[in-house]
Amino acid sequence: MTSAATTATTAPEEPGRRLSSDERRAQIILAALTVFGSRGYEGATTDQVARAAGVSQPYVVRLFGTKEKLFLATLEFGLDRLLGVFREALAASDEGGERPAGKRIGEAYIDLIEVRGLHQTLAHAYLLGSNPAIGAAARQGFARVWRFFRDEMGLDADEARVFLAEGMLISTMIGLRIVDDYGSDTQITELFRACFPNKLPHVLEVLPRSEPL
Amino acid sequence: MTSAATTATTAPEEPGRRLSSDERRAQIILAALTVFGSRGYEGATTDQVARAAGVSQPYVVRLFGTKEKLFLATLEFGLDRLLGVFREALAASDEGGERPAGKRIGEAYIDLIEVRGLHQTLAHAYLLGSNPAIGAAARQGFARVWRFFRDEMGLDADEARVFLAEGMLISTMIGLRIVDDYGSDTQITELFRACFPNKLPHVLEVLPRSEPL
DNA sequence: GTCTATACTGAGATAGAC
DNA sequence: GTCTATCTCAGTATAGAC
Repeated sequence: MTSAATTATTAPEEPGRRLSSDERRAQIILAALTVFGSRGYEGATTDQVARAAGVSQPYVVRLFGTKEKLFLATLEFGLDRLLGVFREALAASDEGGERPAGKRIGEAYIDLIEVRGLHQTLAHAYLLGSNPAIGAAARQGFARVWRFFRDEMGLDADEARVFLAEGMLISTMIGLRIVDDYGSDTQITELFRACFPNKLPHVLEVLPRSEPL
Repeated sequence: MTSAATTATTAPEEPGRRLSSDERRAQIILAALTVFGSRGYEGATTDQVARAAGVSQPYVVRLFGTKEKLFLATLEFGLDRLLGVFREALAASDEGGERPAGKRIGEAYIDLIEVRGLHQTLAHAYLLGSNPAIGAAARQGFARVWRFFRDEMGLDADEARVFLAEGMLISTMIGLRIVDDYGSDTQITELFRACFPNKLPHVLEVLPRSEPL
C-alpha cells in the first residue's frame, strides 16, 4: 500500500517515473473526484485522496495548499469537463434528425459516469451553499451550467429548468447507488430504470465499478 | 452561550423546565435538521446540534447513541414529515379544479422550507449511497417517496420521474442558497425564479431566515 | 434528565530530509 | 518532486456527579 501502482485509481503509469507537478495535480484531481464524490467534502480525507492517487497525504496538501483548495480545484475541473462534453454534444451532427441536441446532451451527461465521482462531487458542492468559499464557487458553477442551456443551447427558462431538473435527478440516482441494494441487471427497480431512458445497460455496466472506497 | 434559551433554534420554552426525554429528542431532531442540512452528515458536529438545541454535546450523544443514529433518526423524521404533508395535500379538496393534486403537492414540497434544513438533509442523505447504514436508509426512503407518487398519487413511471426531478432541482436550489449572492427580492436571478413558480415571495421570505450557522 | 470533565482518535497541516 | 515524522486541534464518546 505504499507503491503508487497498487492503489492508484487512475491509468497505469510507469512505476519508477517522476511526474511533473502538473501531471500529479491532474492525477490527484481525478482521485479526488472519486473520494469527494462518495464521502462529500467534509467526509473525504486528504489521506484517502492521496492513497487513491498513489501519493503521500502531505504531498496532496503540499500541491494544493489546503483541503478546501483541493475541493475547489476538483469542482472546477468537474464543471469544465461537464461543459466540455456538453459543448461537444451540442456541436455534433444531428444524424438526420434522429438525435436532436437535447437528446445528445442528455446522453452526454449520463456518459459522464465514466468520470467517476463527477456527478456526486458537483451535487455535494451544490448542497454546500452555506459554506463561504465553496458555496460561492458552487453558485457560480451552477450559473455557468444555466447559461449554457440558455445562451449556448438556446432554451427558454422553462425548458432549461426541466433539463436541469432531470440532471439533478440523475445525479441523485447515481449518488444513491441503488445498484447496491438491487444487484445487477435483473432486480433493478422501476425507479432506477425510469431515470435512465435508453442508457440503463451502460449505467449498469459502469456504476458497480465505482468503488465505494 | 450556556443557557438553553440563548442559542435554541426551536420554539421558546420555559427556561427552568425539565423536558421529557421524548420532548428533548424531538427538539434535538429539529435542531439536527438545520445543522445536517447546512453542513452535511460528516460536516456537522454533535456539538453544533447540541448548541442549536440548547443542550450539552454529551447529552445529544447520550440520547441517540451515536452521531450516525442521530442522523438516521433525523432522516426518518424528515421523510415522515415529507410524506405527511404530501398525504395532506393529496387529501385536500380541489377547490373547483383550480388546484389539482400535482400542484398542491408541489406547493406543499416548497412550503416545507419552513422546516429548516429538511430538503437539504434529505438531499445529503441521498448522496451518501456508499455509506453502509445511511445509504441503505436513504435508498429505502427514496423508494418510499417513489411509491407515494406511483401508488398513492397514481402517477405513471414517467410522470413520477418528472415530479421527482423537479423536487431534486428545488432541493438543489435551496441548498445552493442563491439568496446569499443576490440579496433580497430585487436582484434574484432568472435561474432561481424559474424554480419556484408562484412561490417565489414565500421562498424569499423564509430562506434568508435559515441561518448558515 | 442533564451537566462537567476528560479520554481517545483521526485528520489537516508543517518541518525538514532526500 | 516526494517522502517520513510529527504537531495540533477538533470532535465523538465515556465516566460519573448532581
